Amino acid sequence: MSITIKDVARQAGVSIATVSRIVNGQKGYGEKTKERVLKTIEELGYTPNAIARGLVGRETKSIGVLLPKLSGLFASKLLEGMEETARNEGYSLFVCHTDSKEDRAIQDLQVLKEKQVDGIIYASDQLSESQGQMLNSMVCPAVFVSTQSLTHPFPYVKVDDYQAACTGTRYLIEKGHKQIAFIGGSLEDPIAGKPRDEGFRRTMKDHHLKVEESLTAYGDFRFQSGKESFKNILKAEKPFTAVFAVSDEMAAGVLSAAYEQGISVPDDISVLGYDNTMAAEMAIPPLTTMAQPLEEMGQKAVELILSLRENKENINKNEIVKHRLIERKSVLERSKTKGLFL
Amino acid sequence: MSITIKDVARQAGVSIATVSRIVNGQKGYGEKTKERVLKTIEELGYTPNAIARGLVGRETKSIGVLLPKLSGLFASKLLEGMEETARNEGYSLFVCHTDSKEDRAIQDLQVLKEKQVDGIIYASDQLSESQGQMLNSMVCPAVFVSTQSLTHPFPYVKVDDYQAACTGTRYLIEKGHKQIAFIGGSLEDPIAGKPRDEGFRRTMKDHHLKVEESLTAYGDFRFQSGKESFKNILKAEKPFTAVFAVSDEMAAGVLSAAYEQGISVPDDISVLGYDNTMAAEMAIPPLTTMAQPLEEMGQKAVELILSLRENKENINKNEIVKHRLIERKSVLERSKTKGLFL
DNA sequence: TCCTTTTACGTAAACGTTTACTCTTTTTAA
DNA sequence: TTAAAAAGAGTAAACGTTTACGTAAAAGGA
Repeated sequence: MSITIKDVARQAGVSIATVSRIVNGQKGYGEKTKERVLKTIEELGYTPNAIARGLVGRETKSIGVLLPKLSGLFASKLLEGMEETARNEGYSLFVCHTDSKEDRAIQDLQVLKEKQVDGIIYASDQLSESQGQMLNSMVCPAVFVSTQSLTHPFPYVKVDDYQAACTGTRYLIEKGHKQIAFIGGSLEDPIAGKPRDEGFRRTMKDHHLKVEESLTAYGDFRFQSGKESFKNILKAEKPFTAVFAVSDEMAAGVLSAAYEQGISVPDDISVLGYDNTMAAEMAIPPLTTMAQPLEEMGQKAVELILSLRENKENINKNEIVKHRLIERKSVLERSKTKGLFL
Repeated sequence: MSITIKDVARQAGVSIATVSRIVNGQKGYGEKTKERVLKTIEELGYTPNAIARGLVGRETKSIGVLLPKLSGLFASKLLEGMEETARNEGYSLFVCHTDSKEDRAIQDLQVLKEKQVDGIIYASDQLSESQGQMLNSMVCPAVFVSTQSLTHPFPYVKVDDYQAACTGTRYLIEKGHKQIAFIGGSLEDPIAGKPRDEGFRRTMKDHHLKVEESLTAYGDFRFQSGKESFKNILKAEKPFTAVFAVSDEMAAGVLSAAYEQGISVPDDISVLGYDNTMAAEMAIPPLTTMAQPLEEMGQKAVELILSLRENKENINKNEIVKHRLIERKSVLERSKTKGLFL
């Protein structure tokens, strides 16, 4: 069907080896030959076949990405960072939506293995035991982004969630808040759930503040769960002046629930988010939030993959990226907010 | 390095042809041989090499997707629909972020061609002349989703934007609104920009309503442009009671600008969005919006690709999917809204 | 000048599959 | 029983590259 290197070779009256060398910018041919071949390539509209290349060269210039959720601002921002870097390095991205389902992820890993990807990026989800085993059995490097695994020590790039939660909580406290509600991720999640909870509790304790259990709730980082969590917190009718939700989507959920109940943010209560996705920008009021540098993380993840491909020796390639508090409009000083159930 | 079909064959004492047949579920071997080979495969942990398969079978089970923007709810919802269907059919997705840049898209197309994808999905952006030529020169089928091209008639799946804009406008009019502001996409965009504008104007005219030009503005479908467009509209100080923004992100932008100006939605003005992404759900108030069935569109797009691969003959494969108005809280009847500058 | 090195190529093997042909052996049908 | 058909298996070519190796001619050095 399509034009191959053989066609070019025949047409230009040279061997395929010469064409190959010219195409790949190696040396071993004269200037005139080069021009003739290049012209033939142009005329015939020859495009090298990356599949054939991949077979002999044993690299495919493609990277597999596993994401629990594709829709959602978190994933897309991460993905954008990866795409940009991958593209610049000549790589393409296979993106897979695991939906946090064990079997889907396994299937994805299997497919990526068959497709001989040069690396795998496992993003923002917990790794199960069997997934870890699959990852280990792969010949290509794997890295985590915005997650990690205690049992399977692949390199990761993430923020220090514990510290970030501390920073966020401290920020609220410094603004004068003492009665703070908390909406976390699942405590069963040892990576993104537990540490943020611990950071929150630790910081409260360090400031001799009590965390009222009925002011805590745990969701799945998504909008709806934030909304419901906040409604539950409201039911307790315990006094509070601020709420820390550990994802912007959940924070948007509290904004939404608050709006339904006629509670004003930030006049009645302050709300602090986490992630700094577009949800934070678009929210009303715009969310003050603990930023994760998601594009940068995506970028670092593919850079990490690439560097692992070169130096097989790679102890301690982990990257802790810096979190940063972005002030917008959803948090006010204690003195300026009314509070609820006081 | 890794285990190949040869290793399996040798170990099991059969030829590679037999292993191949067994792996691919063809026939031509005995039950006992099959079991022995399967056991060997298990023991050795053999995984077929899709690259080699792709070379001989001339299909790669992968599809390239070109999106102007990865971050953003629109793209991610579309992508989720595609991924689901692709996965079920055994395909993987290469996703590319063109950023609406001519050269990036060309580069992407080139790479996808080299990687021998089985199909290309071009999403939600205008096709340039040279991109169209590249698409034509590809051996694999290409389809549009949420866009189309007048000069390059590839099959597409999209809503009828003109009709959808009509429906949206009519909805507002039926609610009693007469002075309606409009925030459209670029009029230079003959696919997603112009038709919505025309639908709006036509419907206004059909109802003997005047469109006040200073109440119209044109953005790029993104949040910021919606925000700025609305601020410009405000500057005109012309009376209006509702605004129709042709993307949820832009509608969220008007919500945001309105909030900043102390304008209440929906008490002062009604706002109608377009797309029905999560932005509409999360907005405050939740947006009434013209829904595009994005997952379904993603699904249809890959189905279309797949069907094009079988029947080479494919006249009129276009799919117009149904738009639908989703009522939430951002539009009120005229009698219940105060309006601005009256 | 002659020998050595470099340059400019061509040949052919390899990469891991699938598949069209073979060739036996077994089963089926008459 | 026997011819025909089916089943079970192997051989080898092909897919489109890259690359190690070989070789002849050109260039360089003394």
